[in-house]
Amino acid sequence: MKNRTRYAPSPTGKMHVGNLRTALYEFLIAKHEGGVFMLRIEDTDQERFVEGATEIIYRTLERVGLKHDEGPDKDGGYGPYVQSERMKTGIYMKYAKELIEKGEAYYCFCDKERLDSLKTEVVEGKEITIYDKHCLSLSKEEVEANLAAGKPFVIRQNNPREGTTTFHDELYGDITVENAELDDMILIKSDGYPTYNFANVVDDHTMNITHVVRGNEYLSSSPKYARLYAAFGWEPPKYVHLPLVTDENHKKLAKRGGSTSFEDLMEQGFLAEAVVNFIALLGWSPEDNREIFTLEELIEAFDYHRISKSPAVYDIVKLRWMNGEYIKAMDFDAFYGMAEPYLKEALTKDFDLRKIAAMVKTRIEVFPDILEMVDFFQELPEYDPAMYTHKKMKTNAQSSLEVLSDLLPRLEEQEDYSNDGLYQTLSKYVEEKGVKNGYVMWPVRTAVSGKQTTPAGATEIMEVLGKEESLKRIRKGIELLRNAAEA
RNA sequence: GGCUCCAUGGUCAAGCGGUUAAGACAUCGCCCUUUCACGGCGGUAACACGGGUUCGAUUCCCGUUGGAGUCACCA
Repeated sequence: MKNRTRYAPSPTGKMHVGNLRTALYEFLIAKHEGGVFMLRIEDTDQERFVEGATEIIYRTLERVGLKHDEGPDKDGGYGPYVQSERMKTGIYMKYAKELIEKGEAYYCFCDKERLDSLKTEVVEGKEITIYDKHCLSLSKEEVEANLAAGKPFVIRQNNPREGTTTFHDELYGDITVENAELDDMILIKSDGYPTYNFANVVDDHTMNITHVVRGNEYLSSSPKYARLYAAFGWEPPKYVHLPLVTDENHKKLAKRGGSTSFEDLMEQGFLAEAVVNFIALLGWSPEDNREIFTLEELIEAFDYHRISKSPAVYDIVKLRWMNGEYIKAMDFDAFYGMAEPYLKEALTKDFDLRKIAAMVKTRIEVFPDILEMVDFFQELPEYDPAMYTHKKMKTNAQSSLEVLSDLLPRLEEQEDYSNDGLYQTLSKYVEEKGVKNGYVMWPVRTAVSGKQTTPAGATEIMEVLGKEESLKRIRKGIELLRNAAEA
């Protein structure tokens, strides 16, 4: 059978890069073998459900191209499987009762008070509860009576107290735990909804899922899943537990966290393709040293056996670098389409925006970088005349004043304000003086930009600025330098 | 605290008994076409510790330490 995987998120908030990576790996494992990828919304927790969270999941998966190819018919395509919908068919209750009949599960009528009395504080206010199987000893008649009386109940898994349970993970190998560690977890909640743990197993089995891919945080509850499969007599799927994606403090990413949500990244000017590429490499590496991959190329190269076992810190600095690589590789028109809003925001005067866009394309990492990079075109910023002093260029206030003063009349006379024309004028002066380029270029660029770093050279900037504005800025520079000299 | 997992530079990572221990980001330095930047070149920087096994361990085993995850009518 071809691989069948599913991404099974619960709609409880934003989708962060760790969530997305799980979805991506599920998708890749299926597609690498030409298999089937599904989407299943696990919305069995009515309290934590967040309005709009399901839409975020759809939008995100669509945006990055993780298209599911099976599910209930919807608008001529496939909708996702939704557990709250599936529940209406009674499927989860049916299987729970099957387990009760087998003696692998039982009704529990314990109320909150009794459960609270079972709590033990272990450390620093941390409490744990281990259910004492109290209701397992209820006779059939007592159970019937409670049910008939409409007493609220849950259904619990009946785990053995002795022996051990072993399950196999594709990455971590065999993991064995003492059965005494296994709590009788709840399968059906008192509101009639199945718990995640139970619905997940029932669905994965009935949907013929071959690879269960999920975060490492489920590793410790996996033995309970193994018992469930054994109780049903079902063959368990292959488990692929993924190493955690963590923040810079090495802590698990949270859905509420700041800069890790996919949609936030989009707003910050990242490209979806770059984000996908980046997270693919968080916990997985190809056989060669390649780092830049399209989704198609990932499908081709992805071998899940090469997934790492140790957690990965999500480093936004490297993501920024990768995004910059994607921007550099973009077709100019496509780039311009995305850059234009930022250019227009920063520059309201009449500039040749396409020319400026070309300057900036190879130098930004995310689109909003444009704002600060081009703002000086709009208006000359206040700057410290100390900027004219540059050790390597061998320039200082005095030399800069001299250069600018010498150049001013020539630039006033000059009609040709093209980059080439201006460059000729400046190099001629450089030649006359017998100095290095930088000796002249540095003060000129400083005067026309007022900035330490710019997206272009002095004459390119002047070409964009035009004669009038360029001269104005050079005169301003001369004035600043004179004042500084007097002070 | 119990249980489970993990352990190569600041970060992502290759390595799967014998290597000068790759590569990328970041950082630092040098070079360069119109200087800063962009680009090119180069440098600094790692096998957590202690025992085994072995002719030989980063690699295999055990322990220690460290980190993380988990212990709900949440997923």
